[in-house]
Amino acid sequence: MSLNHVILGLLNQESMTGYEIKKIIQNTPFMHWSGNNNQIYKAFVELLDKGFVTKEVQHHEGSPSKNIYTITNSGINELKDWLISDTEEPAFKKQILIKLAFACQLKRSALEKMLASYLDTVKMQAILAEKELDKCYFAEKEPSNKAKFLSLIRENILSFYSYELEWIRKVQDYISELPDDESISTESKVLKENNEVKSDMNYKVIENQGKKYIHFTSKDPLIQSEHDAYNIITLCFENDANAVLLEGNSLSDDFVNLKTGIAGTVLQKLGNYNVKAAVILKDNHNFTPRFKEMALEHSKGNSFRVFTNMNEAVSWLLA
Amino acid sequence: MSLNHVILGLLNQESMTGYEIKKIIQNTPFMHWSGNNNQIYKAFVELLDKGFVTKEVQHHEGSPSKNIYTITNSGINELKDWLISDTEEPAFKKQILIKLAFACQLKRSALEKMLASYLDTVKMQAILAEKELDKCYFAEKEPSNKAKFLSLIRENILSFYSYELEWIRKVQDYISELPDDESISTESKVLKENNEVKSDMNYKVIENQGKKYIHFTSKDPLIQSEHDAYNIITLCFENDANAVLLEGNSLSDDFVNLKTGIAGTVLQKLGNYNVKAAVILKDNHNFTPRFKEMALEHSKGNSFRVFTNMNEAVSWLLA
DNA sequence: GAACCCATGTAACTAGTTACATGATTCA
DNA sequence: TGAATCATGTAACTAGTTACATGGGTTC
Repeated sequence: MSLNHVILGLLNQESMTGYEIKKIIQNTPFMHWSGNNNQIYKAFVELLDKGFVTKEVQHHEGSPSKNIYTITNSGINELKDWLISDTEEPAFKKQILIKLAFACQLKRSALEKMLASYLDTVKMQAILAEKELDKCYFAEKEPSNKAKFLSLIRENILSFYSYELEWIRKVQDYISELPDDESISTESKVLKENNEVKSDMNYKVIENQGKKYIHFTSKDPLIQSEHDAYNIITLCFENDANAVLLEGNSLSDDFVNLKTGIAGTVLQKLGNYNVKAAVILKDNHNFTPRFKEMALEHSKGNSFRVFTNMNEAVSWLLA
Repeated sequence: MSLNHVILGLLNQESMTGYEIKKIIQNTPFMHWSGNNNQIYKAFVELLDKGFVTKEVQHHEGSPSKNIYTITNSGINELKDWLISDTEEPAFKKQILIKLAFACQLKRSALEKMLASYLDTVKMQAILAEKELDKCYFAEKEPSNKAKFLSLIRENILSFYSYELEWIRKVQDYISELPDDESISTESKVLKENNEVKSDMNYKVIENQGKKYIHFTSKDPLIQSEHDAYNIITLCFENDANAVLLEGNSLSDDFVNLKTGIAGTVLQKLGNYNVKAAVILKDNHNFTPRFKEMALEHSKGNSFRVFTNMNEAVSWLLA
């Protein structure tokens, strides 16, 4: 487990608390640990035990005393030994490849759905990774050796995703040439259209009190499928916003109809990516009681809420 | 954990024993499990419990009764549900990126060594993956949908490695332009030369009784560094051989001198990649007693042995 | 007062690995 | 005789995750 050495590497740059280390690991996309407490605090026990770090307890008048860890000379040696030791082989985990190996079982339409949704996920992952890299601990403003190394790392990671995207499109091309299965052939065409970035998504990016939100003004039904959730999230990421304002009539009938399950999935996706959504309901709108129930249910959380008043909605979004 | 679903996927193609499943998982490079018994036999307990598979015990007169597992209808449904469910995001683990982030700590020569050895490892991994893909369970001879899917999978995997190799060379180029550190500047030049494929490695591929071995005939000292081990292993892979015959004078002084540690590392590398090595010692050769001791030590294993007689060496290699 | 960040820590769990035990068969 | 492959299984372990507990400070 190289986590211990990563901690030494970070401490070698400056002394830190466990919490800071944890945050760095969580926000660095090439460190493949979740950065959970258990592992990190356990690691410190071991590092102290072996004499690679020392701990200085800083009591504050309040009370949550900080433990500031500092690397020792023997820790620095250990770090250097690790750095020059054999490097682990690169490895990947791609469930999609396993699924594809079994994919002859599936109908063409199912395959198309699978690929389309995978494409969405990877796109978003790529955007997220890029953002994280830009603001991660190792990012440097001024050009230097360190900055150059980070840019090499960045190139490696972004290529991983961009190759995956390219490959997905290749697979999609192949699948689209397969003979139709028994399902209605138009279904797949709809999917293909959906797959293109919606150019008719009317929206405005609004900045208010230093915070941004995206106001969707389209008169056409906006959220028709899971894919639209990805479109919205991607737009948010691209515009550095994490909140959206939807008008009641933007929601498609399928969305409002709970049986399709779209509402649930979409709200979950938005929540996953930490995007707040406010819906403005004009009084004349009458949704089904079950939808209203669900809206109320979600209102308990902090990521989706229904409003009748625009100002309320905006101030909640910016909160 | 999708291992259970992978097992269902395999059983959906044909009924099998646990051992067969295990072998398939171990030999399929895009299945990222080690394929250890514990996990697989535990998985069957769960699959039986949930009614996704049935077990037929085949008693043989001898005794090691086989358990042949067959997928049930409910298992097929479970498999299909999994196939159309959201696909996990692709993920990678690259220790090299973490090390590089801390790399400003290192001297240029150390960085060069690190990259050169990583390049070797990845090269070999790529060759191995390609071989495994060719002979894996999913490989089909005749063109078909299944074959096309496998070729898409293959493309994805091989690109992963070939991009990594390309990237390593880019990093090496950058590092080579860094100012020299205090270490002797010629050292790095030696490394660069080593890095090129040795064109003066004289060898013959000899096939005997359907088995192949590679006979190194070079009069120049052959094994000077760890890197040469990789060269030898790569040659073996490329020629589908897993045994090499070395002449005593092929071994460099550094190799024979145990203090450098090269002999140990090289023999370990050869063993790791399952390459048998026989050394022919002419009587007039006098190695240090310590080398002879180590040779004897290794002779207990089945991957390295010293001979004085050519015929003995060859018959051991082919055994 | 609710929710969220800082900061430390633990308990319980899942996933995955190595190594061992057994026994028969086959091949040199 | 010894080693390799087939075949099943278990024990002990490492790595890593989620979820919880505590408690202060800040912000709406």
